[in-house]
Amino acid sequence: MDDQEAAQFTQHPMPFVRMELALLTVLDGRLQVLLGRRTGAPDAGRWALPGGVLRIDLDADLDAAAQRVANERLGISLPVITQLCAVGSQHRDPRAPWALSVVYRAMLAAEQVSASPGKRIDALRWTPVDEAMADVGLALDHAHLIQNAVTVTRQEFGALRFPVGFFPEQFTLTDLQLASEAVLGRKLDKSSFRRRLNDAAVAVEVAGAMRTGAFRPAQLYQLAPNKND
Amino acid sequence: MDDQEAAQFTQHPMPFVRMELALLTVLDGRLQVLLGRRTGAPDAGRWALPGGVLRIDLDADLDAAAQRVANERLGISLPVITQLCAVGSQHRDPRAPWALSVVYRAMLAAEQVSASPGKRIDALRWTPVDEAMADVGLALDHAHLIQNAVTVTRQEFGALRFPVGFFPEQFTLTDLQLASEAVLGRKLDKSSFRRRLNDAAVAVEVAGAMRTGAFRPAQLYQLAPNKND
DNA sequence: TCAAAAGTGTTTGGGTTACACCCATGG
DNA sequence: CCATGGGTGTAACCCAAACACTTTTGA
Repeated sequence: MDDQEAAQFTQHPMPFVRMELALLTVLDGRLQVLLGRRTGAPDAGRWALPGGVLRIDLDADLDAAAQRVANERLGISLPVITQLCAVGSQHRDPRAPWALSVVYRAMLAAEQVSASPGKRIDALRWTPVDEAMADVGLALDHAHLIQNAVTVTRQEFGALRFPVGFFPEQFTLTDLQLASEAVLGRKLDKSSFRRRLNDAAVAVEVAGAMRTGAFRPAQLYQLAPNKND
Repeated sequence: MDDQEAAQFTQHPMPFVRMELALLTVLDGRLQVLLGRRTGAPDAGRWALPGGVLRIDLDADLDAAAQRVANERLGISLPVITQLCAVGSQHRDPRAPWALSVVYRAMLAAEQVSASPGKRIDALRWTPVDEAMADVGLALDHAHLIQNAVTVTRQEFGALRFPVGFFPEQFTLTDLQLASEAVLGRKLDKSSFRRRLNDAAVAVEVAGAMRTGAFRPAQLYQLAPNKND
């Protein structure tokens, strides 16, 4: 083993490493982000993205760490997670001289988050992303992280790459369109939208499955597997 | 301060945090990546991306850490750096039970890297990216990281977002096109390429500055400032 | 006079938007 | 019957690719 690097590892302190979760959903026709109110320092009482400490004794890798944090804080497991970025600097977090956060994004149905908060969070709420990003009261640099998550998500929906796990097992094409409109923040043309869906083959219809309602029943679809780039 | 989190910070060990650099250039008409041969463990004698340990006593933030590593290892300062991702898991690096790497990409002119390697590297070489990505002998998961860097870089050049600092102060439009062709790996149509350049206003001509050569002199250009999205 | 540099022009096609329609269906 | 679901058709537009061509210029 390289003695000098080994020495560095043992001699030099490592940063305080945390995971932060930007969890998005569509609620009331708007793109919203999950915020929790912190009970402890730093920024006690302020709203922030849910997060937790990386535990090298518990987490096999970064993805697993994000999942564990979601479980401990919110009692849920996330369908598909996407790493957004890592941010780190000195004085970022008063708990440590140097703090590094790895930020993940996931989209999920609002119902999956129970109202009962977990450890170190006394309240949870969905907040429309435009309000959250304008909120100067957000802890740390979380407003920028939300901005990042929103941008990525808009690009995905715009390219018809829908995050698996956000939509229920079966859904109608109108569901897809309404969600896309909420995420993108603008109306879409039904005809064009469906043509694009068809060309990209993102959804396959479930034979015979219909959603009945007040009017004509709607064909149910599933997401086609792996339209990877 | 939150006692439980403070306890976690002091009680739980933190991962071994490193910075890795994916440095790209265009050489011999091909996109190439800088690899160094390791002198120490792990993977002594194998080629890998240059990197170094994050030093919380020296680095103000992640960007500064990447710059310091470039300076110590290669004796250069990088013009523009882009964070690609963070990777981390247990058993990733034999020097520590849990290793986390933050990966940065930069593009620079090949001449900026002197042949004389720095600490813990006994040789440096530019390697065409397609060969590097196919090389199973690369240390750790560096082949995947290179793949990631190449993808991002191709997208940038394809969208005419040229990394500042890669091109010299002044350049010709043919320079731009040749570099783009090398990065993208395919020929481009001069007429279309220049129309796009013009529409996007990415380059402004330097009045009166010409590159003289064997034939008709070529107009020199500079990158237009900040075509940010 | 040669060949690179620069510029002009047209055609073609893909992809998307916008808009106007059509029919089907269950309550 | 009516509002929703599902679909057709089409003109317009933007963007980029492809191709052909002319002019300029220094050695």
